[in-house]
Amino acid sequence: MVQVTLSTREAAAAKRRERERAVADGIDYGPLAEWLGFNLRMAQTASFQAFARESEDVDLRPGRFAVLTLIGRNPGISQTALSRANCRDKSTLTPVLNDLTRRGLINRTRVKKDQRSYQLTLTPAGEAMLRRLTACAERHERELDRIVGPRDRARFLHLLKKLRSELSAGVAAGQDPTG
Amino acid sequence: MVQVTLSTREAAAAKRRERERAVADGIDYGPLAEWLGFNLRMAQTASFQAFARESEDVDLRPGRFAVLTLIGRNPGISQTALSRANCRDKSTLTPVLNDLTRRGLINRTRVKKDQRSYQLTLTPAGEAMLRRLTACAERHERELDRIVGPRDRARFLHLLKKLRSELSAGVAAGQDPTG
DNA sequence: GGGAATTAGTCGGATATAAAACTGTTTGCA
DNA sequence: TGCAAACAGTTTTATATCCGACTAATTCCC
Repeated sequence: MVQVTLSTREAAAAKRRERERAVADGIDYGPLAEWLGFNLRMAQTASFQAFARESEDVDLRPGRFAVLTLIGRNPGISQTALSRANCRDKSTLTPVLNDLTRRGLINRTRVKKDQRSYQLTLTPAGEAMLRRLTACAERHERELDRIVGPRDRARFLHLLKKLRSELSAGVAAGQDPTG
Repeated sequence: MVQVTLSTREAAAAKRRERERAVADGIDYGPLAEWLGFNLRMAQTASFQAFARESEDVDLRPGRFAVLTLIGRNPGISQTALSRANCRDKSTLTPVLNDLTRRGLINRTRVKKDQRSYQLTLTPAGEAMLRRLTACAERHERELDRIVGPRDRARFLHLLKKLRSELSAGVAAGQDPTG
């Protein structure tokens, strides 16, 4: 009952034990087991966590990675265009870009022609950070490729893209309440 | 500049217009375009949003759906087992179950043998809610099936499950920082 | 039998996200 | 040309989520 705070290592070990039994327990998933939507969520969660582990010693949250890549590939992009490309609400981007600016990874410059919008570019430090994260992502992708296998990869990727494009087609599309 | 609050309808229309241009804009996705992890995230986001639209007139957030299904299929399940089955941290479940209890959709009964844990079951109202949400999910799944196509469905589902199981295999697995 | 370790659930602090409302700028059209 | 509509970005408010720490109950083992 007394429970002095566990050391970080002990706590991590306890958490690991708890989670290793995860899929065990003989749970009946019912229709969820055969539904694409549920399994898509599970796969995505697992993939994101694996990437987080892959990049845990880089000093930037993995969620920032797509943002940096998109800015790097599209220098001068506006915040709104970036939010659309990344499928996140533009209001979500404000604190993210504030943080990246504060860390000196990106520049936000006002556009002469249109004083409403910013042009986003990477700083040299941002480029360096992007290279480090890209290396992590490549390791992660090799792992995903290994699991999916070369024979099915192209088809699998095609179906993921098709889901994205056909599901958003012409519909309002509120953003992900993360469930 | 004056900008009196827009009507809900006008605001929704503006948001729709903004998002319909989403994938347009000629964005260069660079390596993201070919990476499974990024496309998995995009597809999952799109699927979740489509389900949210499908169930928008049901008075329950779509994220609650898996929880209800798992309780319905596994009456007497504990919170911890439920959190593992749903791939969410157990602390995430506390407010969710408080809410479901308050709405009279589930029962939490203390276990005689182990006074630490609860047994979760659906109430009749919970069963009814689950049936309504299941109907939405079935419509959503038919849409996903249409996009994926009958020829590839089994393979696609298999790969999603394989990703989940092999990525979590034996690893600590922190939960989704939602990025 | 009793203390140490483990487990079930909750709580507090932090981050990610979305929607709606807002400010300031630009555009379209009458 | 001038005003209404549209647009870019920010702020506010709310929810979902994780992690680490916590309380209380149980189990392990000497």
